[in-house]
Amino acid sequence: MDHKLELANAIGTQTGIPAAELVDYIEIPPNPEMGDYAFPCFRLAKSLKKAPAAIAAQLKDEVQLPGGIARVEAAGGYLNFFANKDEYTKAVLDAVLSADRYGATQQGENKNVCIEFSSINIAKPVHIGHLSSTAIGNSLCRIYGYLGYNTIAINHLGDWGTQFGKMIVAYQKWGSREMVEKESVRGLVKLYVRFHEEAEKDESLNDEARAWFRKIELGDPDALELFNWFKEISLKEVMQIYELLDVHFDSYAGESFFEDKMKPIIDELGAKGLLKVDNGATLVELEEYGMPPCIILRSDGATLYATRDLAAARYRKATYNFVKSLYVVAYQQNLHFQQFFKVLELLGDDWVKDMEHVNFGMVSMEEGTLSTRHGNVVYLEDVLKAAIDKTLDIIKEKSPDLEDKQSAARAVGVGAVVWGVLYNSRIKDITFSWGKVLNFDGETGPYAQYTHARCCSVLNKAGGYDANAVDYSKLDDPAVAALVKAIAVFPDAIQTAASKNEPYIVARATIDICATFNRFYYDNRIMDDDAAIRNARLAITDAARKVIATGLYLVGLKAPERM
RNA sequence: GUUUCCGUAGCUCAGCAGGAUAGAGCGUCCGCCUCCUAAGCGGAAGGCCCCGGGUUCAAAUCCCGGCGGGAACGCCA
Repeated sequence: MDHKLELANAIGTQTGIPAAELVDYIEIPPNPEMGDYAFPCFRLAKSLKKAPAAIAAQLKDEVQLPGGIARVEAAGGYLNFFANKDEYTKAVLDAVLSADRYGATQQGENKNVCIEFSSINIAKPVHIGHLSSTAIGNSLCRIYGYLGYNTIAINHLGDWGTQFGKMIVAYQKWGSREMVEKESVRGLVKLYVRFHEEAEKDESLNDEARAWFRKIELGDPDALELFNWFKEISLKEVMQIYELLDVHFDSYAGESFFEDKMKPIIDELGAKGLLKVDNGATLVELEEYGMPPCIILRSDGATLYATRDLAAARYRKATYNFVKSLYVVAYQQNLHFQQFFKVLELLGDDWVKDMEHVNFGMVSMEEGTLSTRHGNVVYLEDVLKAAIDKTLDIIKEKSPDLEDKQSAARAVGVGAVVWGVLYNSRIKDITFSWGKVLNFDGETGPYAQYTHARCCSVLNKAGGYDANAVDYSKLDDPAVAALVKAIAVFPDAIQTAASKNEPYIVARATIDICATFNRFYYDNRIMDDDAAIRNARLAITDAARKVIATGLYLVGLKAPERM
């Protein structure tokens, strides 16, 4: 299917240049009319002491075409090769139709990849700002899983800190069991906001909060009961969202889990002479690496974020022996990760090279920064619900006879929202707008899902086809060539997406298949009267269906058969 | 101030281990359902690829310097 190496060999024998060097030069022309492969002769001009166009013209006559390549043309300094279309189409479609999971590999067999993502804060609402990490992390889990890796999805819960002391104080003063049970996390947030309002007037509340958190740390039964209850409520609520998103975790080991695991690494830092006390704080100096110091202990002796991350990294290495450990966390924390990775390096943990901060841009509102305190937030749950409601309306209008409208609406509504954060490179900032998340036209999740459903619909109506008797010469439409190419490139997209940790590459490769399929669909009646033509068109429709379903899966979307 | 990321069509973004006329969606305008899902398809308009140098046969892509914007920068996470 891939002729690059054979072409490199053929050119190599003519020019005397090693094929290994030439193979990287071979490219795919921007326009299919130019051919399927192109070799730019410019680079050979110097060593061969000839003009590029002359080299191309000469090679055109001399080069021995490998099997599967039908002809060659010289165009300026380019040598353009044309594959034998029928053979190429057959090779690509056979690969899809015969494979269980097209594009899947075993390259990750017996290798563990840790992926930390979502990492929600207990007792705080899950808002749209949490979607990026959750969606990107989930997609990466699926992509690595598809490549054979064993993935460990880690939700590094924010479940520790004086904030819980504050919650307890607020709950005892202004809350009630009924209120919290009824209003759940939103009730807790109200209490939290109230606490900050009151604390502005009355400083002593902060002392009370610290005292209560101290009780949690010491294992006081009353304090622990409330703490665990708040945690339970929060988790219960967030689970519903994860259920909707079809996201699952292997570990919820968060901050509280590492509370008793930091001492050894602090001791080791001290023993290796990396610690320094400055203004009361204990830190690792990183000036010679162009970074501010990494604080390990506050002046009051308390541990910090970095301390916990160090302990967590060690724990994960020991527990999972990962070949890769990813942190899907916003780019605001770039410096933190650079610092904490550097500290591990200084400790001699050479596996730090396998760790990567998979950063992404920030979400803001049209009115400005997201802020729970100022009420400038949009709850993720509300966004998902709105998208589902809108989808349901569309389904009622367009597919009134669809049996299970609810589940289709869930798949498509959620898909539209998730797709929104996975269609561009991670680093881009996002300004939330209802108009945008509720747009289902164009390059969107619903578009991909719609195309998939369309394929399913045709295939269902056809009732089947004979995959072993496909006459590929019947597929002579120009749209077919584009579709076949889009399908052929899909496995490369998965590889690139994994190597860059960029789900959008899969999303876009999927859209390319959808767009070319829809063009094909309009140019050709699949259910043609001619049995051979019909069979071939059904085969390519089925291939498109399979790959689109895979693409949707890899970015975390469902692929309903009807919508 | 220092570090870092970003700057491509009105808007949102692809393209950037250099290569052939710079692409897509949204929005705008025009057209297409007696036929397999119109959440679709076709067409039009719309670009000093932020600016200036440099490297190269070739720069949106690499390097340097500006300008503009985001983010981070010692006891939050």
